[in-house]
Amino acid sequence: MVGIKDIAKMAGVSVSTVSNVINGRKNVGKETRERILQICEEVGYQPNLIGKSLKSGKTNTIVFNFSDFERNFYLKIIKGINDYLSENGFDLIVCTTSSSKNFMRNNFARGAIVLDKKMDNEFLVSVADEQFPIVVMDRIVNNDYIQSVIVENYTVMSELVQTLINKGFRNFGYIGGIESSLDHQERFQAFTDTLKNNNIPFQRTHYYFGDFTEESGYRAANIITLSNNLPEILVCSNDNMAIGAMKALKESNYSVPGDISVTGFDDATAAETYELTTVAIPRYESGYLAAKELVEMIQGTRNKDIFKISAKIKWRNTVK
Amino acid sequence: MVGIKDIAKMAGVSVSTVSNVINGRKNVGKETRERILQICEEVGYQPNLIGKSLKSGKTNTIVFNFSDFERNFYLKIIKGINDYLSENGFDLIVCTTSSSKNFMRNNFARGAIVLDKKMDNEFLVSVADEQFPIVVMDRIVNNDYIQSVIVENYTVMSELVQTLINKGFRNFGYIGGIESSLDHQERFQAFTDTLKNNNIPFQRTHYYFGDFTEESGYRAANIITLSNNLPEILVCSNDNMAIGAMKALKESNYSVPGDISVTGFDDATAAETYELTTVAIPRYESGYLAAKELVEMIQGTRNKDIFKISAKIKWRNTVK
DNA sequence: TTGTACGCGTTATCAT
DNA sequence: ATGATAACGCGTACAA
Repeated sequence: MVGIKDIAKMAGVSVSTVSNVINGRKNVGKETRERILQICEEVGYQPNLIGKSLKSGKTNTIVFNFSDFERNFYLKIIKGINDYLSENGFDLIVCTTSSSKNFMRNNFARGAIVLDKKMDNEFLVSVADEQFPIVVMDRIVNNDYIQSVIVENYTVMSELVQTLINKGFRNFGYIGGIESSLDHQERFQAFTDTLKNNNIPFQRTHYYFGDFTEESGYRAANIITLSNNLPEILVCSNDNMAIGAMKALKESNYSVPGDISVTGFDDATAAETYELTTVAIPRYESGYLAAKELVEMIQGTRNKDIFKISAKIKWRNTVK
Repeated sequence: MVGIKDIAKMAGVSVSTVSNVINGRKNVGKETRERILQICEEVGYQPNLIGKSLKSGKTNTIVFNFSDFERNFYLKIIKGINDYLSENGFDLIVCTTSSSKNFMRNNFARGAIVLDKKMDNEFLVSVADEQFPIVVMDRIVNNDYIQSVIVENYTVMSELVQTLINKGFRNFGYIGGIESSLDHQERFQAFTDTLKNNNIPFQRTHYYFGDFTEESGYRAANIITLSNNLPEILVCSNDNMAIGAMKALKESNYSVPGDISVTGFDDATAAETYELTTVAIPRYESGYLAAKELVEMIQGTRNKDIFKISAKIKWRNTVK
C-alpha cells in the first residue's frame, strides 16, 4: 500500500532520492538518508516486487508446484526449498497446478520447481527457457533448461535386498506400486536384478499388485495368506502398502517378523510407530538441493547431470 | 511468454481485436474470432495476470500464509482453501512468512488467509483494508477487515470431560500445551470449568506443563509415574503429548487404559495407530470455510461474527 | 538532489 | 469490424 512515492512525500524529497537510499547508493546526504530510513521503518515500507521487476525485467521469485495433499512429507520438501531460497535472497511461492500455470507464464517468476505429475512435460518444455529454468523432481525431462532431481532408488534397494540375502532369506515376495511410476520401476528392477545376481529365483506368483495405498497392501497380504505359500520375506514398494500388509497379516494371526518379515520404502511417519524396516529418503534435503540446483541454473553455473538423492536403510524390527 | 501482442502478430490483426475476442465482446467478425481462438489454443495462451491487474487494479489472487512445516494437517487446510478458491475462480499462492509480507503489500493479491502466528497483529492491521480483507485462523484480531476462523475447543472439551465424569472418572490429570496459545487456554478452561460444574476437585499438582511436543508429554508422564499419585485419567491438550505420555507409561509398565486412561486432542495421523481417544478437528473444512469467509468479504457480504469450527470426539481404546 | 522517461501486458477510447 | 494509442502503477536510471 505505501510506496516509494508516499515515503518521498513524507520525507519531503523526491522519489529518486528515496530510491537511491533504498538501494544503498552513496549519492545521498547522511541526514536525508537517515530520515528516509527512519520513515521506511516506521511505516513498514517494503519494495513492490512488481514495480521492481517491471523495470529490471528480473525478479527473485521462485514457484514451487505440487498438488498431492495426501503426502505429508511434501511439507518437508517445501521446508527444504524455503530454507535454501530464503538463505539466498529468493522469495518462494507455492502453487497448485492450475494457478502454477498462470504464475509460470507471467514473467514475474524467475524459475520453478515442479513436483506435480499433472504438470505435463509438454507444458514444461514450452515455458522452460534461459530466463526461466525449471527443476523437476522425481522425473526426467530432456531439455537444456530443465534439470532433474530424483531419488536414487536403485542403489539402496539393491543394498537392502543384498543384505537380506546375506541374512539368509531366499523366498521373497514383492508388493509393487503403480506400474507407471518411476519410483516403482526402479525399486522393482533393483529387486529382481539383485536376486538374479545372486542366482535366486523369483517366482512371478510372488509378485502382488498394489498402487502405493495402504488398502492395496492390505488386500495383497490377504491374498498371500490365502495362498498357503507364504514367502519368508515381503518386500514392499512403499511404507503404506507394507503397513497395510502387516495389518492383514496380524488379522490372520501371522506374526511379523516371526512368521514373515516385511520391509517398506519411504520412512513415512507411521513407519516408526510400526517399527517397520524401511528406506529413509531425505525429503528436506531433496527440497534444499532442488532449490540449490535451480539457483545455480539461474546464475548460469549449470550442471547438466541428473541430480541423484541417495537414501538410507533404516533397520527396525520387522525383519528377522 | 506468449502475450496478446504475439497472438495479434500471428493472426495478422491488432491487439485490440485479440483483446476483444478474449473478453468475449461481440464486435468482432465470426471468422476473425475463430482464427484468433484457434491460435490461442495452439500456443497455449494464458492472460498475464499482472498486465490485467495493472489496468483493472483488481486481481483474483489470494495469499495463504503459514510457516510451521511440522504440522502435517496444514496440508489438509491448504487443500480446503485450494478447493474452495479454485471452485470460485480465484488463484491461490501459498507463502511462508517473509515472502508473504512482500506479496501482501503488492497490490497483486486480493486478500489473505493467515495461519502463521509470527505474522503479528500489528502488521495485519496495517495491511487489512476494504480492498484487502484478511481471514486469520486460530486467533482473534479486532478489525473491520479481519475475520477470524477458530476451532471451537471449549464446547467439545466440555463434552469430553463431562462424558468422562459420567463414565465414573473422578481423579483427573492434565498435560497442558504452550500457555500463551489460545487453543490450550480454551481447552484447559473447559476442562476446569466442567470439573467445577460437577463439584469435582482438581488438584493443581495434577497439572503438568507441556509445549505440545511429544517429548514434553513423555517427560510429563515420567514425572507422573514417579509421583506415586497416578490419576485415573490423563487429559492432554493435544495428541503429540498424549502419545509421548503413553510411551513413557508403557516403559514404566503401566497399561493404558488398564492402569490409566489417556485422551488427546487433534486426531493427528498417529492417533489412529495408537488407538487414542481424541478430538477430531475438521482441518479440510476449516480451510474451505476460511476461504469462503474471505471470498464473502471480498464480495462485500461481510459476516461480522467470529466463525467457529466445531470438532468431534473420537472414542477409541485408551479410555476404560 | 531532482525531474522524468521508461518498461511491462492488457484494456478502454476513439478513429477509421 | 478493426486499428492506433493512451493509460494503469511502481520503481529505476539518467540527464539536469
